[in-house]
Amino acid sequence: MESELIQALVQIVSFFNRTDRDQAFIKNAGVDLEATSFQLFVTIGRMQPSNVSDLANILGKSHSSTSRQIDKLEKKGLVITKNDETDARIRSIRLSESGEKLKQVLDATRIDNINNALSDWSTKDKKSLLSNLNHLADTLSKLDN
Amino acid sequence: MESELIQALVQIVSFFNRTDRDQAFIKNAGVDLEATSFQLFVTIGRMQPSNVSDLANILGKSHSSTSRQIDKLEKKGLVITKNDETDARIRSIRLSESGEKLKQVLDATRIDNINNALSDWSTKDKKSLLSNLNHLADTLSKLDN
DNA sequence: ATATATTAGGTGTGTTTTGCACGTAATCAA
DNA sequence: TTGATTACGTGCAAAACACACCTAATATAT
Repeated sequence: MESELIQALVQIVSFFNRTDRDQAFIKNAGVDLEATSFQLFVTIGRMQPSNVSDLANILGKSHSSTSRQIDKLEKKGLVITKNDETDARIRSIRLSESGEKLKQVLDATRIDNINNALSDWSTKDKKSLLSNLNHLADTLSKLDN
Repeated sequence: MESELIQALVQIVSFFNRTDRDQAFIKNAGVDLEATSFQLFVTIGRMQPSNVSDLANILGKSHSSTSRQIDKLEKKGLVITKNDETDARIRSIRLSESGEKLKQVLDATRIDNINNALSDWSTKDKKSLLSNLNHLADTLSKLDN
C-alpha cells in the first residue's frame, strides 16, 4: 500500500511543483522575477521570518549564493532584512509590504485554481480530503529536523 | 475551505520539495548527483519516454540548458537517448538499465521513509489517505494541458 | 572572567550553468 | 511543392554558483 501512496504523492507534488503557471502569472502582474528569484521569494514567504543559512539549506544552495540572491530581492523591494534582535549574527528575512501583496495575489490564484480543479467534487469528498491532508501535513511537520 | 486545502497542500508539497532531504536521500543511495541533475533524473524516470522540450517546460528551464543537462546524465550512463522512430527531430529520452536500478533504490528508500513516517497511523487512516490522494491525483491529471 | 571554538554570513574569485540568438534538419500545412 | 513551424544543437555573454577566506557575534570550556 505504501508504494501506491508514494505514487499518488509524487504525482501530486510534481503537479504543484510546476511553477510555469505561477511564473506566467507573475509576468502578467508586471513583476520581473526569474525562476531562481521566484523560488526563493516563495520560500521566504512560507518560512518567514527566516535566515540565510536555513534558506540555503532548504534550496540546496551555498549560503553565499543565497545571500546574494536575497540582496537582489531586497533591491527589488520584495523582502526586508535586518539583524536578528537576539542574535546579531543572523540576517532576519521577511517579505516587505509589497512582497506580501504579491504573495496574496499568488495565493489567490492558487485558490482559484484548486477551486476550479475540484469544481465537481462533493462537499463531503472535499471535507474528507482536507481532513486527510491535514493529518498528513501534521505528521510530516513532526518529522522536521 | 479551499484556502485550508491550499495551506495543507503547500505544506506537504514543500516538505517533499526540500533539496536537503533529496541530498540526504541521494547520499543514502550512494550516488553522485547534484541537485539539478537529480531533479532531472527523477523527472525523466517519471515521464519516460520524454523529450528535451517537455522536460525543459516541466523544470522551467530553457531547452538548451536541459539538453546539456541530459548530455551529462547520458555520459554518466543513467539515461539513454535516441531519435524518435516516428519523428526524427525528437530526442527520445529514457532511463538506462543502471538508471532504472537507481530509481528502484530511490523508490525503496522513499517507501521506507513513508512507512516510517506513518508508523503510528491505523490501517484505516492509511486507506482513507490513499483513497483521497488517488482521487486528487486523478483529478489533477485530467487538468494537464 | 578570559580564552578558545563555533556559528552566521559577507566578499573576492574562478568555474559552471543558464538563456538567448541563431542555425539546421525534419515535419506540417497551404 | 513551398513557406511555416517544430525540435534541438551550439557559440557566446551574463548570471548563478561553490569555495576559500574574513570578520563579528555567540557559545563553551577552563
